[in-house]
Amino acid sequence: VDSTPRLARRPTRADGRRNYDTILRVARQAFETKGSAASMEEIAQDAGVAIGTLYGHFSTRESLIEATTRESLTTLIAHGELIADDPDPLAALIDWLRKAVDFCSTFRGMVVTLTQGIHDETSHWHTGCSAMERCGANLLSLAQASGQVRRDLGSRELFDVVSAAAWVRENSPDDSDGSSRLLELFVDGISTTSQAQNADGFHDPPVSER
Amino acid sequence: VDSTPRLARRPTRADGRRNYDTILRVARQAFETKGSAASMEEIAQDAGVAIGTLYGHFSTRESLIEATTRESLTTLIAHGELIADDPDPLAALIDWLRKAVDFCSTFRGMVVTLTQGIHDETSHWHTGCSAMERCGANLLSLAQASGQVRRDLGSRELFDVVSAAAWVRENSPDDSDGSSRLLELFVDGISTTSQAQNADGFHDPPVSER
DNA sequence: ACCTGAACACCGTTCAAGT
DNA sequence: ACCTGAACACCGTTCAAGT
Repeated sequence: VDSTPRLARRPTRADGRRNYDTILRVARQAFETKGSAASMEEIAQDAGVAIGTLYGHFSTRESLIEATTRESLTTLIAHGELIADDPDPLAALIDWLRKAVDFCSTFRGMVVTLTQGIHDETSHWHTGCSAMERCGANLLSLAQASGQVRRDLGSRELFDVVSAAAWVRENSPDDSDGSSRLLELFVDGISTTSQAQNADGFHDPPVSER
Repeated sequence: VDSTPRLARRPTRADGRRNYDTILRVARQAFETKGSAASMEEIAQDAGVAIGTLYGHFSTRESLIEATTRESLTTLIAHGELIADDPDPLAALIDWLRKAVDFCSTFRGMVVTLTQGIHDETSHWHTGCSAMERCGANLLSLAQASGQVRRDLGSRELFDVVSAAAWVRENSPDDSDGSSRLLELFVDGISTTSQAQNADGFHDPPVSER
C-alpha cells in the first residue's frame, strides 16, 4: 500500500476538467483575499458547483491548497536548480531564500500548512515540501563548501528560517512589504563574511526611523 | 468611552470566585495539552460549570488566555527590569530574549494570539504585549548604547524575532527542546562582537549531526 | 465518471429565565 | 451578582441518489 495520498489530478472528462479548472481559479482568488482558511462552501458556490463536487476533486483543504500553488513551487525549485552553478554561491543562496519566503507568503496561513506538511509524511504537501528543502540544502552546502556560510547549519534549520520569516511577514503589518527584515538578519547571522553587512553591503534603518 | 476591553477580574462573591479559579485552573491544563484552540465547552464541562458561566467571567477566548498567562508575563517583565542594570547589557538582553521565547511558547498557538494582540489595540492582550515590547526595547537600547548590538534594530523587530523563534519551536518538532536554535542565530546576526560566536563563545553543531 | 445537495457533526456564542 | 442550558449561527465533510 502507498501511504502518500494521491495528489489532486485534472480529470479526463470535459465537464469535470472545466469544473476542476474553475474551482482552482476561484480558490486561488479566495485564498489570496481571505487566507487559507477561506470557506470551502463559498469557493464551491463562486465556482458554480455543489460542495460535493469540490470535495470530489480535492479531498481535503490541504489538497486544494497544494494544487493551487503547485506551479509556483515547481518554478521555485527550477530556479533553485538553475542558479546552483552561480559563481557566487552565497548570492545564489540569498536570492533563493528570498524567493522561497515569497512563495511561502503566497497567501495568509499558507506557511502553517506548509510546515505541517514537512513534518507529516502522510500530507499532500510532503513531497513538495521535501523537494523544496532539498533544493535549499543543495544551495546551502554549495555556499558552505565555498566557505561563505558557517558550517554548523542544517537544511532543516534553513527551512525554519524561511518559514519563520514568512510567518512574520504575514503576521506583522510592518514586515508585509517586499523584503523580509527578519531574513536579512538571518543572512547576517549565517554568513562568515564581514559581519554587519548584508548582501547589499549596508544595513537598512529600522522601520520606526523611516 | 474607553476602547480597551476590561480584563477578566476575579469576582467578589464566593461562588463566583470559586468558579473563576476552577475555570482558570482547568483552562491552563487544557491549553497546555490541546493548545490555545482547546474547546471552550470542554473547559466549562471539566470545570463543572455551564458554558454561560465561562463566558460570564471571560468574555472571549483571548481574555481567558490572557488571564491564564498573566502571572508569567508579569514575572517576565519584572525579571527584565531587574536585569536592566547588569554590567553586561548584551548578556542581559540575550537572557531575557530566551525567557521571552519560553513565555511565548507556554502552549501551542499562544504566539499567534500574542502577535495579534500587539497589532490590535482593542485586544485584551494589547496592554500586556506593549509592556513586554517596552521591556525588550529597554534592554535593547542599553545593549546598543554599550556598543554591543547593532543600532539598526528596532523594538518591533526584536518582538518579531522572539515570536518567530517561538513559532518555530511550536511548529518544528526538532526545535521543541529547551533552546531555540533560531534565536541563537538571531543573536549572532544582532551583535557587533566577533561574528560566528554566540553568547557561549561557540556554535552548536546542527541537529542532524548530534 | 462526475455532480448534487440534504444531512450529519461539531463548536463557538448569546440570552432569557432562574437563584 | 452570578449561574443555567437551550437555542442560534456557522461551517466543514460525507454519502445516497441522480445523470
